Amino acid sequence: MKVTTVSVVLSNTTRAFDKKYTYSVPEKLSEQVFRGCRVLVPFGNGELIKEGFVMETNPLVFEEKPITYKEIKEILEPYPLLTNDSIQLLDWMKRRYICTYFDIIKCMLPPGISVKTVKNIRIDTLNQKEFKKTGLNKVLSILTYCGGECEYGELRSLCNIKGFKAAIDELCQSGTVILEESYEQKVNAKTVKAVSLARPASEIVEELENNRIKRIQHVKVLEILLENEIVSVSDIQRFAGVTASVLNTLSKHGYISYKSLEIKRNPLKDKQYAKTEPLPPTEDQANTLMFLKKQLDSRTFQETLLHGITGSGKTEVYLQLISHCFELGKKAILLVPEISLTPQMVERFVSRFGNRVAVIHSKLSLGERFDQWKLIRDGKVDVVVGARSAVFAPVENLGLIVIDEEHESSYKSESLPRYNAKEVAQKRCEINDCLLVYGSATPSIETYYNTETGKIQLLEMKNRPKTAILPKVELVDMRLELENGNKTPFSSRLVEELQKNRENNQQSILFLNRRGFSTFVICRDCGYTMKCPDCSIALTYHSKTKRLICHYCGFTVQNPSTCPSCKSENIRYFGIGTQKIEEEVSKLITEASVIRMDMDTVGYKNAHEEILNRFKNENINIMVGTQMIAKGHDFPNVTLVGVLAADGMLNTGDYRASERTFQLLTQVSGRAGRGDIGGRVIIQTYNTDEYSIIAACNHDFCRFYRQEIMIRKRLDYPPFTNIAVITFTGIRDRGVFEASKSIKPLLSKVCPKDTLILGPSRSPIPKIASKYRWRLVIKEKDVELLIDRLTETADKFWRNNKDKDVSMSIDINPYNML
DNA sequence: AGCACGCCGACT
DNA sequence: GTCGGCGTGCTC
Repeated sequence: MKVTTVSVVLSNTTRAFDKKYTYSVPEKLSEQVFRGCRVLVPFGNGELIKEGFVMETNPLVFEEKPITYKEIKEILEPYPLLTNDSIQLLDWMKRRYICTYFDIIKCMLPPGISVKTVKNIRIDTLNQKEFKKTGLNKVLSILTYCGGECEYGELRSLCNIKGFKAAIDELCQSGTVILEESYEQKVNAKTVKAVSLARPASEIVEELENNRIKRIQHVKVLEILLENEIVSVSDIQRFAGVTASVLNTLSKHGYISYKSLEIKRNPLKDKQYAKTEPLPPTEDQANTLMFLKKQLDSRTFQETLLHGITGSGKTEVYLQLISHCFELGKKAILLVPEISLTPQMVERFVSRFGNRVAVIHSKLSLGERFDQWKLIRDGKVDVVVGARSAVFAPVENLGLIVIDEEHESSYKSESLPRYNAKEVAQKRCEINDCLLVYGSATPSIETYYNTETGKIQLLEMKNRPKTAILPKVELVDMRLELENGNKTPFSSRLVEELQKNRENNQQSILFLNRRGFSTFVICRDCGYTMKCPDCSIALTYHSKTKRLICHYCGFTVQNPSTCPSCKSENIRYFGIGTQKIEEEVSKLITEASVIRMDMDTVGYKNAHEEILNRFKNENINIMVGTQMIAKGHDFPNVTLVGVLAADGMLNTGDYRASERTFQLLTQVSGRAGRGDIGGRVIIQTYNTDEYSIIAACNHDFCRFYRQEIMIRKRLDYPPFTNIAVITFTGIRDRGVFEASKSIKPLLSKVCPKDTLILGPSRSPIPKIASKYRWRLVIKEKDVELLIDRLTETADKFWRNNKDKDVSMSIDINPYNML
């Protein structure tokens, strides 16, 4: 017997039934079905209609004994949504990130296109019969009561009878009722939900003027709508900094109404950028380019790290390399951290490549995202620029992926699927025989280590253009300041320089790392910080329980009243906020204008840009901020950068703490003296011996790397091992704990003896959104083994877990241990 | 997950 | 006898 079959994976599955299912293709559809097509298929006993994706097509299958498969119902698009290499990535990713096929497919498709299937049962009035069975009559009478038509599941619960399906089948057979199936797509990509004023503008103005509108969110929304007739819901949320519920309230009170808005097709179309030509490369750039072009020409899978100091012109190298890629008839993807997707950056690409570039970023509306996706899918663009998820761009004929600022943590997804875009890019390049280029001024330890093992090629760009000189860095010992009676967070040197800058009308940046929820404990006399005896990691002070806790193994002690090292009573819980700094500094430096940028002041998305622009354009004297000021952005008039507590980050309880400190200090320092005037950097610390701080002062990456890699080796941390975190969450603390405890023996049983399994312990943040969190931390050298054992254990847990309240997630090599 | 089936106790 | 609770197992 001759049948055309396809294997299909389904949407919205759990891991328990996330498999490839075989379906047969009806004759009339056999010409239209391709790998990657989205289809509708019947599934399960209830013949539920589900969305699925074709993984393979087997044009002709001869079966001795014909197995009858169910048939595909419909093919949703005339073209495959998934590309060939996406499909190849799927199997690898499902295994590596222990998730379902659909978790990954969701990343590969534009949002809002999934279909909802509806099954309706309708009485056929022309075909009424009498039935003996009470069940059938009950169904019919209830259906009549419902007006002759009802949704399948709803009718089942209304009837509440045994053998409901059999009854419906029989009624269908006899022609008394008709079963209808319909499918609807949530978003029509061309329109978007929008709001406009529901009352005359004059009335609104009057209400505003008479202070009748009491909430600032409402005022903001109405003011925007007074100036713009109709605004999309996502835009108004962004600009007014409000949530959807504020809009609902306003709509309920009759101020605004919902409409649907036709979206414009190309977000870049309105802007005209002058086309730029490639800049003549410097000698460094030319050498680098020559090497990279040769690699590209070979059309084989290769990885190269471009280690170029800040200002060495990496972006120009990318641009010209991508041009070369076009010449070979291939396409390219450039990944950047979300935060660097600034208008300036986008402009640079658009002005060089015109409409050959597609840009994907978080500010695009649903419709715009769909359009960008479709342009790429249709092969209308040759290069895609975007953040993490752009690694899945449906580019065919790929020749090159560039990952800029490869050390950035934003390449690791912290939500399901917990993928690392660097690993995915690697796999994708391997599949397509592509070149993969990592770029950074401060490479991650793992990547640099791989250049030593020979897995990754190393290219260095050591020279800055003549105009830019490295800033002078000065280290200030805050312990000495304290000895001299200075208890403020500002050293006398810093105050001096701030004052000088104020007088010369030059700008300064103060950087403070106030991370997270807790502070660490430090002895003000000897600089000793409390460490975990098992993990060599700083203990973190938790104010609620007044205890010190290790974020790795859960080790905990009461916080000491004297320093365990020098017995001094002068121990402090370190941690001071940016807000406090802002206040103090405006008192300290008379007549200085101060602006603050941190999580609290960038409430809505554009505020980020706005604060930076204000700082630049209004020539505000001092900007105080957290890490978000460290990234990108040139401020030509900034000549002084002050780092208030360089060791603040060292004590977050993460093995990457030193690495992060080095990267951050290097980046922050880079903010000083980007213009023609030389810059100064003042780094304050309680810990003047810390190698990461010293190396950052000397702009010496290699020295930092040498020391860090030694420590990683000695303490057995990545890249010498792999760390997995299994997190359990749920409303009931006890149940969550029990679940986490129950999995440990399961895991120990299948893991080799030397696999380290720590915990269960409370997560460093023990409760998020009223859900308790417990976790296990696992260290194992062999990743493949680790993946297999974790998968085995996790699937066992997911299959057998009775407590519906508890859920479990796994992250292998997470970026953030918190 | 969603659904149906199957096996038991308690009700007109 | 049968209605309805929940435990079990399957989904191409």
